[in-house]
Amino acid sequence: MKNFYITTPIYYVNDRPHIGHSYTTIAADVHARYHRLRGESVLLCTGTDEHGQKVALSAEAQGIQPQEFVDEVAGSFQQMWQRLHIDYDRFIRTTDPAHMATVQHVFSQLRESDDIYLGEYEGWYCVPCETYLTEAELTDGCCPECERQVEQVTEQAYFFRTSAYADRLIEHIESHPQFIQPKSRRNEVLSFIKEGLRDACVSRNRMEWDIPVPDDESQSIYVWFDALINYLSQVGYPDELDEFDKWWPPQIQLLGKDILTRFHATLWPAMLMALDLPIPEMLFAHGWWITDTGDKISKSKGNVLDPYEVSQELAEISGATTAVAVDSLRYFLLREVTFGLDGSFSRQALLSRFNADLANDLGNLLNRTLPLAERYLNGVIPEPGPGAGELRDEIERIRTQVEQEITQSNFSVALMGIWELLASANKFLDTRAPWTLHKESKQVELEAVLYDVLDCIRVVAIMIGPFMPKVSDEMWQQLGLQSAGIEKSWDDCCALELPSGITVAPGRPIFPRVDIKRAMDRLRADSKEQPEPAAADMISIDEFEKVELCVGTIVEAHRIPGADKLLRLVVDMGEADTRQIVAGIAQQFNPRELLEVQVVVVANLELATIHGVESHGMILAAGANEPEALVITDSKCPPGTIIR
RNA sequence: GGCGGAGUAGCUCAGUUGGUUAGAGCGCGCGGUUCAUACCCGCGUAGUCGGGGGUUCGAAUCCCUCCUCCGCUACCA
Repeated sequence: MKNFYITTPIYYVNDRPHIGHSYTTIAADVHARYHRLRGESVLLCTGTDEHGQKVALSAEAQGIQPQEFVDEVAGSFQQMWQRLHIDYDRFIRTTDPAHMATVQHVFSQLRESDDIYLGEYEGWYCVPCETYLTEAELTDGCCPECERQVEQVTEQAYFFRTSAYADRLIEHIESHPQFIQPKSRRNEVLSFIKEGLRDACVSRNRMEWDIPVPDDESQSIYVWFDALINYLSQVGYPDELDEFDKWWPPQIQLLGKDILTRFHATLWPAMLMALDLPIPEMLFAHGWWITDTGDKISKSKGNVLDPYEVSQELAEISGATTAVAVDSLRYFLLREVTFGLDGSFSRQALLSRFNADLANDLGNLLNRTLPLAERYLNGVIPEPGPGAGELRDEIERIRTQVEQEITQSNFSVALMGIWELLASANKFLDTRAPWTLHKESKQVELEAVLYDVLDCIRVVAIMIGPFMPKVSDEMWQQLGLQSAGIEKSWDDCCALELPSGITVAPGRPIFPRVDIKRAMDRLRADSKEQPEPAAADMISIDEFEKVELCVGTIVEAHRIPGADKLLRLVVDMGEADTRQIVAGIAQQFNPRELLEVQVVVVANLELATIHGVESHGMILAAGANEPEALVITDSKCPPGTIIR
């Protein structure tokens, strides 16, 4: 039996499950269900990424323990997947002891093989200038500013030798055209690698809520290193070798385009090369959903969509069951947009697909055929008879197409194919007009025609199963196949496999048609009743207060060798030590004229390293692109004065 | 700044290695039908294939150039 192993990324628990996570996971579920229908042994893995300082801080903000916090969020992901009919096999959490052991094992092993080494983050330090310098910045081994001797600093961290694998990565990507999909992403990755890879720093100063580096209590393992290894620990690496050998490597790893280049397409395969393990067969990076006004859907914009809420809203508007509405959303997400490209989400588009594709084409076909069977055949599926099988070629053609397209993750094209088959069935019914045959008492022909259409609906029910599992079940039920105990199998996607003698069981329309105009009016009215507090671009006073602005006095200003736009400023902010800040103002301002100037500093901006120099803040300047004027105080203030 | 992708009917998009009148779905218009969820079936509508130039017997498809949008990347913190 063939084995099929597919993964989604594990989702960071700092966020609630939204449409982006759901999109990836639904797509993975489609693959998994398809392969199960083919009788293969399938492993679909997903999970949550639960380490990192952000998690600890979020927990603290809610006044609960980190463990309590991650349990809660991991639970909300599991609940969402259940609600969206996602039939995953394993749900891994990076706080699982087994996973943590695997991460430490891998770390130790790579350290032993010298793929991970202890290095210095900054390299060189000029004491008088208080500056960290990289090898490339030194002039004759001395500080480029003061030309004095520099010292090597011993701020240690662990590095993974990504750079050592650059050539092998390029070779692998070029010789495996299927490895990175879609093709445009593959080009991006190649050019990224060819520009030169830097070794990845895979440890951080020890934090409580992290995995410690083995035998080094001062360091924690970097969350990305931790997270990527989930794909290995899911399948029992390194201890359960039988299990591991059964599944490794994954056939498909699905992910969003944002985490392809730096992590899944470089660090990850390089780690596997270092471990001497086979590389996954395919990484597929899909696009993002944006709103119909073109905005990215994000937490900060407050336009995050909860897919279950959207489904419930659709259920309410249409009168469909929640299960059918969920499947309709699944259909929409995979049909509306080419997998790999960005797509825009709107209620209008969802309702339009619901009516045009689901209610009119699919639902109506079922709903016109079953009553015919009841009326003319007493609801009993007849023998195919000699005239039956007229849709055989069409079924055969579509089946082949759908198989190819699903394998290539071309879900929208696969669905278009199934809808071609539906159109053929609708047309066939019209052309052969069983109601006329009945009037003319052509019973044999009548039975053949109805048999063919019912048979075709059966095939469609199987083929949409991966996309809309509950709708598929409902169709199976109405065809009477459920009660007859017939199992669905992809192999039965061919003509004349419908067993005769079964009694059909028509139900209420699965997809009740929506009056889109009225529905949209209602939705608009609803959204007026509870006015969204904010035009998406506005922020609250609370959000503003997160930004810490202070007065700072520039006490030193230096050019940075090799960087013609940057100045390295040393700023007195009334703190025990001065701060080093990098600013992109070298083309507008001379270092000398900046001395003693009091500027506005964003004090709580996270650390950034620009051109190899650390920057502990940002100074404010006017000008959208180029800095035109510095924001300064109009009279002398003590350094560190709060601005608000 | 560098690299890459895209600009095709009102809307969303297909268009393989250049080859006869440029396609689909939705929408819209007309007709048919009545088994069905005002559905289904048929017919039709429209596009100087981003602008300009070039190669060719022939280009949406190849080359050059310009414009617009997007992605990645970089000395925008």
